[in-house]
Amino acid sequence: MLRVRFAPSPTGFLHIGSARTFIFNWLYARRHGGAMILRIDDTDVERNTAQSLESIFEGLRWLDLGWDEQYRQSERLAFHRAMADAIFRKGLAYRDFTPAAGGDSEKSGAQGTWLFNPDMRELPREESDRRAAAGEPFALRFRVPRDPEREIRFTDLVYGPQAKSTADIEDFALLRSDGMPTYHLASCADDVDLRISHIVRGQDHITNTFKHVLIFEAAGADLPEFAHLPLLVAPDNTKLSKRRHGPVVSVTTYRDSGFLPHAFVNFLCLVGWSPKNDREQLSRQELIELFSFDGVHRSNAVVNFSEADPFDPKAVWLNAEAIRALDPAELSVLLLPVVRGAGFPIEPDYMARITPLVRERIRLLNDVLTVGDFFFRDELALYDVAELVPKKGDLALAGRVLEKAGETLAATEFSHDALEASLRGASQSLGIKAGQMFEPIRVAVCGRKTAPPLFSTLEVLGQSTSLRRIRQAIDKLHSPV
RNA sequence: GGCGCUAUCGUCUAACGGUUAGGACGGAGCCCUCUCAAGGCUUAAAUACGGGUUCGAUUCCCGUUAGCGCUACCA
Repeated sequence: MLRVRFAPSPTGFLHIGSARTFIFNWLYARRHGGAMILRIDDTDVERNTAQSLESIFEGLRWLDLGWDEQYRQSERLAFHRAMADAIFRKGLAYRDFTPAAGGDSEKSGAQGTWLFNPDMRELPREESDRRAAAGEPFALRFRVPRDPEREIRFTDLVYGPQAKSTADIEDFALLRSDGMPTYHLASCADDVDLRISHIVRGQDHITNTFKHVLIFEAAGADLPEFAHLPLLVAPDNTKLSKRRHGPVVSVTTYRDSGFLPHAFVNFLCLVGWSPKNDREQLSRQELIELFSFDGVHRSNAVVNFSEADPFDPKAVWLNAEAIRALDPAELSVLLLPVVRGAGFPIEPDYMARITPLVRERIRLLNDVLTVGDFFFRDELALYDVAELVPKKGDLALAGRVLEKAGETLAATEFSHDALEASLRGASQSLGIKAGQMFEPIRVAVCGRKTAPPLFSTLEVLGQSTSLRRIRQAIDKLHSPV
């Protein structure tokens, strides 16, 4: 049975890189009929926060992919200690009574890799037992094979054969002096116990994997398969971090900005992986069928955001495409809470009539607020009188157009075709081009020059609102502020 | 510093020894058109550098450079 896991630690929000790791795990599990396990790696009690845990769940739920089993490492401590104990009893680990070095220690100097402290590594067992029994705190360190050195090997599903000499692996900690397991121990212990068959995680773990191989070996467990994923980086090529790059690195930002979960998942899949068939817009089912580690890249991928554009243009485009692919009725249901959330108490029926007009013009759900604001607010946002002037015209022409529009619309049925017929007729009787007729009206009712098609807009806005706004525009013309 | 990983248009990527180096986003231009979108068409834009191997290298090998990661009693 194929089993994969996603193991976030609750020390921050859900990062988009983590989200992608989750997605690839999920895809691989679904592709092969395996199980997707969510494991909260919360052994760092100092840094864990409840908010972080909540934000991770929020993000994962929004992704809408789900998982099959769920665990929390902090509930499995006894099991981790048992494995540490077993390794210790085999003589493959030793107690290190050196006081914990806070911050940066002298170990990792410019001199090279710190490997071990011989005094502790070679401490006679009786003395070690005596000091432990006396209650002296100690960390448990893995006794990395030194003599002879040997190559630790594994084959990565993405990166291929990997090897590293034990001469370059330090005696890493298994247990902290407070008795808590370290990430390395807890992770491996749980991977064994949960019978994880494939470990799929970020490439930043690739060097840790050699240590893990050592642990699996010491515990007498079979080695799982490994697949490391290239990292997501910012345009400046550095690792995405909230501190440096802001909220764009958090999954909830995408949710709150009006991304559709599926479009977002689609985007993340395309960063660092390719279906190799030139297809980009992929349904969840297609993603499952097409996913393979063969298509995973080995180099870091840039998420191309900027100050001007906070989201990767491709993510935005994918989202716009997904929005347009939605049935207007479905889209309307998604748009309603966005509009209401912004403080406009509109009715579902009204939203349903607006939706077809904004559908092709919004890239994110939240764009509805700017693209369709004149549908929601009673009073238009302030605009410059000059905006009312049509092409090749002047304020006087704007005035004549609006007066004529007022008369015409007062006597016209508010349906698309009737509006078009009478407004075109009006432009003819004024002896001007249709465009010159429409422009001032558009600005008068929408408050700006770019808006959805005029007749449909008027139809949705209705006669009284339309006439009132035209009246206000005329007033504005007479008393420019 | 040590160890590891990586290197194709601005970005995401295809080409797993032989292609005019392909696609997408974004950009530019044109068309459509009541504005804006959407749509259609066109276009600019890449194999980091230097050596090999080979009849032939984006592709294989070595080196250089650059970037990233690990080097915690964080994960």
